[in-house]
Amino acid sequence: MNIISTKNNEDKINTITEMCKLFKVSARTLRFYEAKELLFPIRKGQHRLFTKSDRGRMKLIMQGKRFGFSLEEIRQLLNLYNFGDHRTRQIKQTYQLGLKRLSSMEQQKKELGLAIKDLKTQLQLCKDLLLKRGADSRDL
Amino acid sequence: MNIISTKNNEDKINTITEMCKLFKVSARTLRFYEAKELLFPIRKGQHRLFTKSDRGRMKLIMQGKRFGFSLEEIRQLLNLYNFGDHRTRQIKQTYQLGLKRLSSMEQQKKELGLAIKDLKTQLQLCKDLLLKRGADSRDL
DNA sequence: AACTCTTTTGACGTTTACGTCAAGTATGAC
DNA sequence: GTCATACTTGACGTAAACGTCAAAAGAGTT
Repeated sequence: MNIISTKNNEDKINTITEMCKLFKVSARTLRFYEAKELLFPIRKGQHRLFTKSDRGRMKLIMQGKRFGFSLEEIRQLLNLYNFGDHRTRQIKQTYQLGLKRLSSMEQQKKELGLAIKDLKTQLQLCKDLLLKRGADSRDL
Repeated sequence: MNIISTKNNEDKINTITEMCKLFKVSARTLRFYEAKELLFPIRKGQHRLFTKSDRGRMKLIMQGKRFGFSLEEIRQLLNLYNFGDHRTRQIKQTYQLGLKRLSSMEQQKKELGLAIKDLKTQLQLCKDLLLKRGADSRDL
């Protein structure tokens, strides 16, 4: 144990190719996100270096995309996780946005539950038909 | 009560503008979906008429889009709800696709639950900070 | 010094999912 | 008959989210 416990994991910085592997995206994508101000890698010379903050943001970006939010919507929310260094008024706005997004996500979860139920029913009907038509139940 | 109980709701056919209002989409969108073979309105002269089947399909299309599936993915699955008139082999394929989609949706629901939890935590932190900075709790 | 490897910027291409005209047809109201 | 209205096809445009390719620059290797 070192006194200056630079927890290697937290402080680690990544090159662009490391980030690509970490999040399974292309370098083009990472540069694109930087251009759109979703990421802020530091520069060493003219190379990008991605910090813990960027990793955190990328996690949220991927999550947001998965749930159907646009990059612009995601960008506005990323501040929720960096609010220390902003003016109070802006934090308030981001907070409100976060509330909206929360309710939208909860709504989506509900609908997803219903859709899953429907799909299950439909799959059962389909299965029945296939069996009646003489399909081998081991195939299904 | 009529003997030939044509349950008006089920058998109703809609013009394109009625469909637009029903699903809050543009006529262009409906024609586009037809071109992509997601809808199959019947033709009277050169006008389109949408039946119960099309309404059912539209419901599923909107649902699919909401959960981030592409139109092409949706198209392949729509057969699940029309399987009566297909060959057994194709039904099997659609069935398999349905199973995959089901698991993908269940996975998404799980992740959504986690993301919601995260977001709640983050919102709480944000709220705390705002209160500490002297915000009026009635604003939040 | 020459070479390789990584990364950079910049420009242009691509796909998806529509929007936006333009021009034509058909139907019912007046 | 003609006027408005609803609908059609077809062509072109657009925004988002990247992919692809070319040219150059820097750091390390032999």
